[in-house]
Amino acid sequence: MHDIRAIRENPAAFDAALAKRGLSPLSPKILALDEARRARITASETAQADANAAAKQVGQAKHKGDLDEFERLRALMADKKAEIAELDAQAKAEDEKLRDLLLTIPNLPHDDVPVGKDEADNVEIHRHGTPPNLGFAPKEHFDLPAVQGGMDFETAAKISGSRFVILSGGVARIHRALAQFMLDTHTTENGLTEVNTPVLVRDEAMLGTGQLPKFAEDSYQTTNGWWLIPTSEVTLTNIVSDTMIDEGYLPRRYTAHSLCFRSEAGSAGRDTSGMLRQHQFEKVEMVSITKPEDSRAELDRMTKCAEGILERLDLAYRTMALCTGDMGFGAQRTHDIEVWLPGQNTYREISSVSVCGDFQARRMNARFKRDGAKKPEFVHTLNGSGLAVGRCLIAVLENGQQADGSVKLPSALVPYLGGRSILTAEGVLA
RNA sequence: GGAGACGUGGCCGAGUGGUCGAAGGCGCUCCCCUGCUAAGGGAGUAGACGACGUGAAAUCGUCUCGAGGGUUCGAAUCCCUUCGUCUCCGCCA
Repeated sequence: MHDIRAIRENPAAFDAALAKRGLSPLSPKILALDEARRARITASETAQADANAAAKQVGQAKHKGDLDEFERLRALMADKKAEIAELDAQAKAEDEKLRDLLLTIPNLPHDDVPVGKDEADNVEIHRHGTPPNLGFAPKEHFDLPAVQGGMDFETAAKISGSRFVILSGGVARIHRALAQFMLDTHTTENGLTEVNTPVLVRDEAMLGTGQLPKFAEDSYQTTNGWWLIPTSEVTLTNIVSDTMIDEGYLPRRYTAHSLCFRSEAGSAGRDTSGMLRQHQFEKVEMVSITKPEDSRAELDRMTKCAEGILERLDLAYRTMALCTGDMGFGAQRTHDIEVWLPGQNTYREISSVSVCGDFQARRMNARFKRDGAKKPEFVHTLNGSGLAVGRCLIAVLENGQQADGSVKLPSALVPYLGGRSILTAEGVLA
């Protein structure tokens, strides 16, 4: 949600920022609506002020017994009332029109975001590790002998349809261990607070973080109106919706392990094999609420938290600064972390970390007050995956594959696997 | 699912038709006293929007007592609808 005042003050800058995202200028339309709306408000308030003045006199007139004056004022008030009703109805309609428009406009990119059209223009800002030299032709995760029995797409399809999977045995255990490992790392070493949230939410929550109104088709909705969260960014960020936070309480840093649900509308035919792209998956999410001046540094901190997980798992990755054309709706700047997948012989996204500025805070009315200050300000919000558990499982399996069909597991995971460090070719932890 | 209660400013909490944007308390800000682990005294302290102005402010106006609608000259206060919260019973992981 954009600040109409900011647009009013500098429409050129607003349009220029939108242009970086490949959008045509919107300020003329916005300002026209805004002016119409304000003129209507002024007219309505003037009429209201007249009516209020009359209301004060009417009681006195009746008290004095001045019936002519009483009737004159009553008539005046009736006129004003009708006038106000009409003006208000128009103002309300114009206001909603403006709000609806503002709600569908994406966030403005930070100045330090590379300008570009699509994925090809993203800029690598960091790289860690080197793809393992396996000495044989690597397989994709779902073709690994060690995984065959533990990752069952056919049975899942029978029960639920495509883009679902059933994990079992050692594979299921590794998946669970990954989530535990991530949560423990974030809470004990990165200073995040563990949170467990609902996965069913109301419209307002989805509106607050920006999934609604524009991207309804990407999420699932229950028959009685709840939405299934596409990420716990929705619930974690909305913790501070409609609140006034004391300055000393910032920053707040949350992490949660949750199920995520995505319809993957529009991605038919993409990543159809394996568990890279599912309708239901698990993710450990990070969310930070900060003061405005701290949010940009927080983005780098959060990026490091996500990268740290991969480093401990001995996985090679690179970090990309998304270009203006590739960023998500609510982001001012986004870092995608891509992990090396030997089976695909490429880097694939495993985390996306974004700073949203006050974009979401405006939508959900999340504010804070500085010590001694009179006016509240909107907080800044950030979110990032830390990490996508299913994709991390893929990475661990593919990177650890060995010539004999077994998978060597990262040492950081061993304590979470009862001391076992190998998934044998038969799919057993050993 | 059945029965009932409640929804007020950053927080708690008064307030059942007008003089209430709203007592009191807490918290916070400033000042005084004291003097230094504490306490006492005084003053101030809601938000949104609009106008003016534009570095912030000040000023004026409108709206807001969960939301929407109604009654009334006039509503936080009465009526209706709706959303939310809580309690008890039932059911249940």
